[in-house]
Amino acid sequence: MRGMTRALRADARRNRERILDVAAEVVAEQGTQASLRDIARRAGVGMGTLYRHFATRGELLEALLGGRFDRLAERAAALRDAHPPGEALAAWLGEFASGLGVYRGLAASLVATIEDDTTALHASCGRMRAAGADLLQRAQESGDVRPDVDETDVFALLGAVGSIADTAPSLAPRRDHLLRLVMDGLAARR
Amino acid sequence: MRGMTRALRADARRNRERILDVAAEVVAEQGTQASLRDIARRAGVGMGTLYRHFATRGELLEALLGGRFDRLAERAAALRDAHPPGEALAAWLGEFASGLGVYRGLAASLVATIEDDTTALHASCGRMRAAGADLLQRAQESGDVRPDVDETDVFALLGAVGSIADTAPSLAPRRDHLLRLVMDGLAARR
DNA sequence: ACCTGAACACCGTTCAAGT
DNA sequence: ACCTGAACACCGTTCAAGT
Repeated sequence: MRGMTRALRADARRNRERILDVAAEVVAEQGTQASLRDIARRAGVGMGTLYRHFATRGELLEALLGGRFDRLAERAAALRDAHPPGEALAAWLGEFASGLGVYRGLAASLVATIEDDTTALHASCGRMRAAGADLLQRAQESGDVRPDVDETDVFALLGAVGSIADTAPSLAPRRDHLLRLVMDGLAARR
Repeated sequence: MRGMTRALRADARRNRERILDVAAEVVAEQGTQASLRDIARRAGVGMGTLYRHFATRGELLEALLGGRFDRLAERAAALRDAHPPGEALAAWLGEFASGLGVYRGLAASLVATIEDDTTALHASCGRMRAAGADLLQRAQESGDVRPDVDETDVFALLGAVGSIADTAPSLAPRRDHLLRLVMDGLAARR
């Protein structure tokens, strides 16, 4: 569905792209809670223009990140065909977790996404999650992962741990260690 | 040294207590990110008065929660004497985790506390953490908990998982389940 | 010694007026 | 069809002026 955007007047299209370019910069600096006012200001457009193109902060993030989600979904399929179930899941979760680190606040934004299933961000990231759910199910059938967890558990846990470094930057160095602990908790006892 | 407060003029003491009473209410409603302006307003004091008594949001939270932390520290000692190491730790972590739920945003506020070791909240919650660290060490010596985790890992993980329900309220029902998964990840393989 | 509340510099969101 | 920017209702923080 990505790319199925309605035709825009030339000036509108330019504004939209300008906003996205600037937003990528500002979100990289300030995180997903970046000031929308600041984005509009630096893009040289009025607040109304920003709101016309992206009615919510979520829509803006979706435009910024949707492609990345789609790529992660594709990666899941590739890993599934190339590795045994347990390894495929572990590898994918690793890539997912490192994706959480691209913007400050992103992990929390994604966890918040679980809430209302109406947003663009929810849909976009739901497709990625579905791909992860597939890997999870296979890893459970092969006995690598305990059977009493579902995809939401895994998503929530990685999201929570991924956001630790955002609330306490000094914990950033142990991020991978913490993720490992969580993933060990998901492993089946045998 | 809780309780070692300098003598205050009678009106100042009354204001301080009034602010604390109202803050407890407002934080219960809005969480740890509650509007300080709202607290001052509802307490019937000027903004300057609030700031004079509590220079930062952290100081206000400390006044609100310090007693609770102290009690949790005492509980650690009691549990240590009454149970084998693994059980004592598990029980204490359970109480700690449910304490994280008393105010919305509290878990995140505590994790943020790790950062600057100058705040009152840091000190206060450090005493509680030290008590937990004692239980952790014993549980590691008894072979119940894997040796490659420290108290900060445990604190960060519980804090992260404890804050999930704040970012995504719909996940509240699985909070205990998620905590169980994390604690299983801390258990030693045997 | 303590208190008040206006002032300042920010937000997000909406909407009348313009092209 | 699209854009602008002022208006509104909020913040946190500071500080001159008062008692």
